[in-house]
Amino acid sequence: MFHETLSGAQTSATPFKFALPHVAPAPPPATTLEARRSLALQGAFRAGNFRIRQGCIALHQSLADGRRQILDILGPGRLLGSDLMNALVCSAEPMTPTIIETLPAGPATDADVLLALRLMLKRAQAHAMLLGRKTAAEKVASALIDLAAQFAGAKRPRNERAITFRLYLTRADLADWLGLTLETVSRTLNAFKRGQVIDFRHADIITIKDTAALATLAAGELPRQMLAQDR
Amino acid sequence: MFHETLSGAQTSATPFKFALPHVAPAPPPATTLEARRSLALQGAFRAGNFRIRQGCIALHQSLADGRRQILDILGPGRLLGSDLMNALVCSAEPMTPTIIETLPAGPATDADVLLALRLMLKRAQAHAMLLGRKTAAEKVASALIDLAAQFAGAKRPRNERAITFRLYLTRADLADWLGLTLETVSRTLNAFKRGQVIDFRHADIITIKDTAALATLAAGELPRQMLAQDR
DNA sequence: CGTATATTTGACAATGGTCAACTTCAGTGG
DNA sequence: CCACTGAAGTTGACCATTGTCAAATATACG
Repeated sequence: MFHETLSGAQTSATPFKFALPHVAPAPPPATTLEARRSLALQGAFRAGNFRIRQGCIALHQSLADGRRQILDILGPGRLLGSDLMNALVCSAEPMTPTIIETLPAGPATDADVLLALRLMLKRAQAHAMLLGRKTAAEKVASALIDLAAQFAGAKRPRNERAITFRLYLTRADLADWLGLTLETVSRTLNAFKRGQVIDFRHADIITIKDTAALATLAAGELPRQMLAQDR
Repeated sequence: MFHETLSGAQTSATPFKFALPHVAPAPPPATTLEARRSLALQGAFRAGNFRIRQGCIALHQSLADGRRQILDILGPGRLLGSDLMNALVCSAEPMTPTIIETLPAGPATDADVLLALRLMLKRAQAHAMLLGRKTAAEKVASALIDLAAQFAGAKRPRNERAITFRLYLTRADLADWLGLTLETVSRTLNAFKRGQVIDFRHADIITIKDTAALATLAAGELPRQMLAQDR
């Protein structure tokens, strides 16, 4: 999940690099999505493909009795849209006001969509590993690392060891992502805080004070045999 | 475009030939994979795309300490190969001698691969729901339904209510797929047996006696709200 | 047969869930 | 400026589902 969250081609820093269409690029129309208004993917995103410019979107599924599972958390640079989601049975919910830009139809976008699809699958598989085989502490540590990679962005000062990021998810959201209860998430977060691994004054501004310790907690990294390559 | 197969990544007895047909596609050559010999996906399947004709393949990942998670179980008709797995960090293991056929390069295969990619993602998301939010009994019931759909095939007599299929997975494999222990899987399976929902005389030949009851146990199906909707 | 592996079953423990009370904080209106 | 309200978060006590450990039994294979 946390190994290269944004694979090569798409980083939030360079969102426009690949738009070299044959015609003059119209300025990509940006839309702001309202926070916490869930969008059924079959509907809203039928219309095309989009890239998140700013904000945070959760993909989730629910069972008939209300149990909910968040499938992925998407930050700046990630794609969503019809070509990506057509087959899926889930909803997308912006966790904060979120700006998305429409991608033009064309081969460049098709290639990006294919990459995004592969990234989704790779993350889904890391998520399965997390859900099926990690302990609560490992889950929370893994989640923090993933979120830091997606949301700390360029704000990270070069000389600082600590990484701070805005946590767009509530404790309940984290629980639904990690297959836990919100109480367990809260307890684990506060245990990390007491252990000086992270810090937070407000519930939604998280500082990772000890990256190495957090990585150790996330533990159970894949054996090096597998880490060698990508692509 | 294709990267060279990394030497060492695969074991010696891999029965693949890597010759790419530049011209007329020969009739799809079929290969039989040896059971229980795990294939690193970075190696063996870099060479092309394949369709499972007969047998069963598990995709799995392992953590450094040995904890294992099976990500998907692939039966006849499912695809695997370079275009599908390139980005993934996992291994493929035939659970039984498995026959795969090579797919010719071309637009038809590209389309099939895209479909297969979407199917993988859809299944990964259903799997996340299962791992994160279902109980042991629900997990096992869901697994049996999935396996019956993939492996009971045409063998199901039209007039029979019961569905019988070969279970290529051991109890430990099921546990690694469902995020449980083998003991819990065994207990749950035997509870279903005592409850007349399933039956088995040999551990690997499963008969579903009461499909409706099993579906109820798998429970927590997606709410109909999601099954048909727009806008 | 005899050995190795898979499966079943039991007793017990622990991780994480449930229930409940309390705190904090942001927003609202007197 | 300050109660009042509701939502989110924290924390404790208790408990259940599932995991752990161990032993017995079944099954497959030379």
